[in-house]
Amino acid sequence: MGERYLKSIRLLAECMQGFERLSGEHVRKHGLTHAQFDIIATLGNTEGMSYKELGEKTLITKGTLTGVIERLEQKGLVERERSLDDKRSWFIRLTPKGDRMFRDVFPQVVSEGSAVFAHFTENDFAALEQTLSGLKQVIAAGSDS
Amino acid sequence: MGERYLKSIRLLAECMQGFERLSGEHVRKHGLTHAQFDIIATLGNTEGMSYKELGEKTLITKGTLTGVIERLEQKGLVERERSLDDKRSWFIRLTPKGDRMFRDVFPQVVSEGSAVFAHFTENDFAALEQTLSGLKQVIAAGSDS
DNA sequence: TATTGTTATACTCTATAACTATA
DNA sequence: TATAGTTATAGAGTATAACAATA
Repeated sequence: MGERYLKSIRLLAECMQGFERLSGEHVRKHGLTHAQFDIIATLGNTEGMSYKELGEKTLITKGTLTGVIERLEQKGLVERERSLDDKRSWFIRLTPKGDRMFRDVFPQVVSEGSAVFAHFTENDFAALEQTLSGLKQVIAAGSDS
Repeated sequence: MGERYLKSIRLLAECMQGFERLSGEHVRKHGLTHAQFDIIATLGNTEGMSYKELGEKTLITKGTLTGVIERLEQKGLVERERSLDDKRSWFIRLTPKGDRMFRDVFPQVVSEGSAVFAHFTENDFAALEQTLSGLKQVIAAGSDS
């Protein structure tokens, strides 16, 4: 049965894999794991958020999250504060050191990316974004069913 | 600094994340981990290959690969045979049971995907493939530097 | 009763490096 | 000397389930 879309999925996977190969080196150089970088990147440029929200955004389950946040806290990269509204909940945010890490590592990963896209034209970007937006929407629609 | 391409990367990541969310459930239902499914999927529809080749295709390092293959062998899903050409090397291939697993799990993941792409037209697919192919090439080019 | 986060368990993946057996 | 795979180590992520505190 000619699975017409399989080629697209394989391409998508290969693109992400290529990008992870490219960025992973920088992330590890700073002593971060993939999960830890996920958290740093998710917290970057925000006021902070709860475990629940972090878990939803990163797909890391709550039990795992406790450990990941703990290690980031030990490194002095994040800090926690009890929520005033709901005393069961915490607010996790980057410390100044965590913010520096975010601004250090992210642009490095990003500048590798920049080189990769150096000869993309404005039209190329527009086309890519439109295509991926459409793809994202059909995938999100599939998740509901 | 307007990182023009960041939006594309974020979209790409969100697409893959959405797809993994969709497929991960089926993979786990069959008692496989992500890494194990990677191996099964890579060996599916092939004559088999060496650890070296498997490692290159899946990005799993050789030390890890020994363990992953071992667990798949214990489950009776893959079998190993010494290469005749090079006695240091092995050929790993799916067993009949492994092949059934491949044909069971893959189509399930895939049919979820099918639903997702149900209303894609031939032109949509062509556009998506062309865009992703271009993206893959620039990323691969970036890896060389 | 339901939800937020913690703890405990058991397993798997991961990077790394030293090792063996072949080449 | 170099390469294919193994073994050992230490750390980290994962699913799951029972639990405490709060809602």
